[in-house]
Order: sequence, then structure tokens, then C-alpha cells
Amino acid sequence: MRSDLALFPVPKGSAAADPQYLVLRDQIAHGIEIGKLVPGSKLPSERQLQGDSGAARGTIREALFQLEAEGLIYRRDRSGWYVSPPAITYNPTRWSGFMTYVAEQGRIPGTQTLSKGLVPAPPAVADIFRTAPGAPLYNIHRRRSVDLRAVLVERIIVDPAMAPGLLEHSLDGPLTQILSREYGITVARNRIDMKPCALVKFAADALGVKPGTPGLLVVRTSIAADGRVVEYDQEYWRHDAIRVHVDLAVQK
Amino acid sequence: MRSDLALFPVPKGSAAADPQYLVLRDQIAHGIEIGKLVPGSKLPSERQLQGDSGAARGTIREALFQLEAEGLIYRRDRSGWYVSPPAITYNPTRWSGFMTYVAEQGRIPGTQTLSKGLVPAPPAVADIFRTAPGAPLYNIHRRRSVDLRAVLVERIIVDPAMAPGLLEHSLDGPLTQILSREYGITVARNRIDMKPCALVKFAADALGVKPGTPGLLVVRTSIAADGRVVEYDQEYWRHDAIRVHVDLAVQK
DNA sequence: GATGCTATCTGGTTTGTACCAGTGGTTGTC
DNA sequence: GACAACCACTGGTACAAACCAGATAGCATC
Repeated sequence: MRSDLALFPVPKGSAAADPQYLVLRDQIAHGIEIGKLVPGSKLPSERQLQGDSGAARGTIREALFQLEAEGLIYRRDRSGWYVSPPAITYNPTRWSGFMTYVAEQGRIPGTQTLSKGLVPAPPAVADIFRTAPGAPLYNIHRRRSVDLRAVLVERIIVDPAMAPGLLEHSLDGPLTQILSREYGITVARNRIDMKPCALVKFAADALGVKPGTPGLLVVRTSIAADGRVVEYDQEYWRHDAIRVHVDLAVQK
Repeated sequence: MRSDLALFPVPKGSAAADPQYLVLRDQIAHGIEIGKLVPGSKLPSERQLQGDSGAARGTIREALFQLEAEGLIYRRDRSGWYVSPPAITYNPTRWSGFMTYVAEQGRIPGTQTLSKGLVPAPPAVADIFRTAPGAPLYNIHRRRSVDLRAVLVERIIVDPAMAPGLLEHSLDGPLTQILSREYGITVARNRIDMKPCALVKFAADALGVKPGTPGLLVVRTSIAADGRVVEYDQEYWRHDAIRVHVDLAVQK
């Protein structure tokens, strides 16, 4: 069975007036549940499903969008619809980098650096780094994948004052390691913000999805023991690829 | 300006080949940004927009769905489209109940108990409470609102052994307070799981939205100092109503 | 004043058609 | 064997036309 956070059975509701697209949704979802369709496998084409069910293509697509919103399937542009692999659990409390926690879950992590360079700090970012607006900051743009499927695109900002020459290193590995090993920087605190979002164009393009596909925006600010900001990181995740788990003691 | 987690300007991308529905989206989004449309206000009807823009109704709806996915607007079934109010920030690290943190953000919290009773524990839930499958547990179903708009529906499970007679109390207020004041129970740890989801039928009905509307599922398990589970809570949030903020020290 | 009916407005669903544009496999050439 | 050209297939976008069903407000009635 698909792992699911919702352990309670969901009341079925009267099957009476379910619109056709929800009925179709149920049929496909059932196929996934019983394992007729395994993660990664391709669904029949829309026109194929149309022929099978007799519904109009628009109705078929409505059902597919539904399943996509639920994270059960995803699409590869103009290639087809595929069954989603299980999500990666992200645990901000147990701090380990992407490469580590993906591997721990028995999956294969991958990283590609899309671009790196110096950019002048926009006012809001300068504020975070406590530097002057327009001051040059390292800007790294990476794409990360699980089992060869791109799951997130991120933009990392680092102050050159903290890690001079950072861009000379290969950034396709764990950045945390580089910062600690090469520069002796250790992170003391993390501030993390998350919100469901629609993937904006630059993220959608990098992930090869349609702009507007649902996603999760995770913004992480890593802070050193002396209070300086080590790293500011915006991650745009595919919404079906992530699950967040936080385990914490209650602060009074 | 709308508060936004993404502090960096998003590269515009070539405006050349933007499909029509994205152009429409931009126009409406612009209207919201400059304050021509304020939170809570109603958009013109779909047919009205159709007349204004000359596009087909389907195209108009495509643009509206886009804005909905981004959390900028929401719909009230068969009533119209409205501009979304700002999201509530949810901070699991600073533990205070819904009533408290909503009020702290200058908004008006509300709670409605939809149902309460005893249910036999499904196996997975029994496991969490370390009790026998089928053992009776309190099951509370509530809807919570911000400024009179329903933002989440939750299902709370409590073991009667820990809080006998709990259902006799009014549950339209903070549950945490009842548990601590009436039963002397204090929460020591919280385990929280989050994942983007589509709102299943029962949640969608309670929130008055279409099933499949994007949402965020938050599952919280509260644990007492002695390790017993105090409360198991599934919250289905409207995706545009919540933002999560976690602030934590790095554990080695 | 409260109640209940009704006309109308709004989004919800479905069908059908048409054409565009990227993917990916095949074929043919060098 | 490598490469380029080609083409069939797949999803993406857009239009038009209906009809359904809940929301709402105004009106008539009790």
C-alpha cells in the first residue's frame, strides 16, 4: 500500500452524484493502489483513455489533473503521464544535507549546478546578510534529483566574506561539507519557512514541468554560532516529492 | 505589497510565447498587487471577464485556476472568485494553540465542533496510542476559521483513559487549555508531519470547496513527558491560508 | 417580522473540434 | 557508427456550445 499520512479511513461520501471525472480518477487511482501501475510506469495516452472510457478528452484531463494534485501521478511535457514515486521525507530537525537524507531513504540523490556567479544583493536579501544593498553575493543555482528525476531547484546565496573562493569548488556535492571542511563554518541555527505554491516559470522550466504546477517553497536560512548568516536558500520542490517531518520538544 | 517568502526577483523569462491564459493571469495578479482588488473582494464573474477580454470561458478559467494554485484567489462554490487574505503563519516550535497564534497575528480565530463521539481505533491509530485495535477513542471533528473564513478542518483523537469525560466540555475553545487545566496534562514533545495534498471529499465539503482543491495536510502527535500520546490530530488546511515557520538549533 | 417561493446569476461539468509544439523513435545518409 | 532529417504521437492551448445545480436576493405570502 502507498504510505499515507492519513491513517484514518476517509468517509466515502455518497457515490451518487460524483461527477464523471472523479469516477475516472477513482478507477486510475485504484489501478495504482493495487499495483497494476507501479511508480515510474507510464499511463496510457489521453486519447487512449478517451477511447477506453468513452469520455471526452477534456474530462479525461480533468481526472488526470486531480490525480496530479494528489501527488499520485505527474507528467513529462508532451511525453505522457507517469505514476509518482514515493515522496522523500525532509526532516529539518535532524540536520543532514540532501545527499545524505536521500541516500538514507534508499534513493539515489543527484545534483547539477545550473549556474553560479556573483550578484548584487537586492535590498531584502542584503538585510538578511546584514550587508549593503548591491553588495556582491555568491549566487548558486542548482537542480537536485532523486533516482534521476528532478525534484527541486534551488537558489543559494552565500556571503563571499564568509567563504572566499567558494565558487572554485565543485558544487555538485554537499555544500554543507565544503563550508565546514574548507572554511570551518558550522551552522548553529536554521530558520525554515515553507508554503505551498505554484511553480513559477524559472523553477518550472528547470524541473521540466508546466508553470503553475503545484509545488512547495522551502526557504532556509542557516546561521552560525556568532549570529552571521551562512547561507540563504530557496528551494522549489515538486509537491509530490516531499514530505516534511518535524520532531521537537515543546518550548515554554 | 503582498508578503512573500521569495525575496529574490524572479527572472521574467521571454514574454514572447506566453500562452493567453498566463497573460490573463498576469493582468488579474497585477490588479491585486496594485491594490485595485483588496483581500476579500470579489472578482468579476467568469462571463464578465469573458466579455471584457474576448477569450473563451475555458481560457478564463484556466487563468483563474492558475491564480488559485498560487494562493492569490479562492472561490466560493457557485458564488464567485475572491481575493485571498494573507496566510497565517504556523510555528510548530513555539507551541501555542490555534486560538492564540491566530489572535497574535491580528486576526480573529473561530472554532466550530462538527461532531464528537467515541470510535473504535483503526489498527494504525491503535498502534500510535499503544492500545488494542477497536478500543474506543474520542474522536472530535472541528472546523476552524480566520476572520470568519474556514481555513482548516481537523480530526482529533484522544484516549479516554487520559482525559475521561473530555467530550462533556465545550470544545469550541482551545483544547490544549482544557487538557492542562482539567486533566493536568502537559505536552512534552510534538511530532509533526506535513505534506501538500488535494483536499479529500470530507475535508472539501467541510471547507465548502471543490474536492481536489490543493491543501496541506498537517498531522500532529502530542506526547506527554511519560511518553504517552496525548492527542493525535489531522489538520487539512486550505493551501493559501497557511505558511509554516520553523526555527531551530542544529542537533548534532 | 418571519417564511417560503422563484427568477436569476454564478460557477461546475461535459462534449466536440481544431491546431500548435515538443518528444522520441525511425530512417536514411555520410 | 555518428549524425541529421523526418514523422507519428503526445500533451498543451483555445474556441464554442450546452446544460446542471447551488447561491442569492427580491418578492409575495402568511
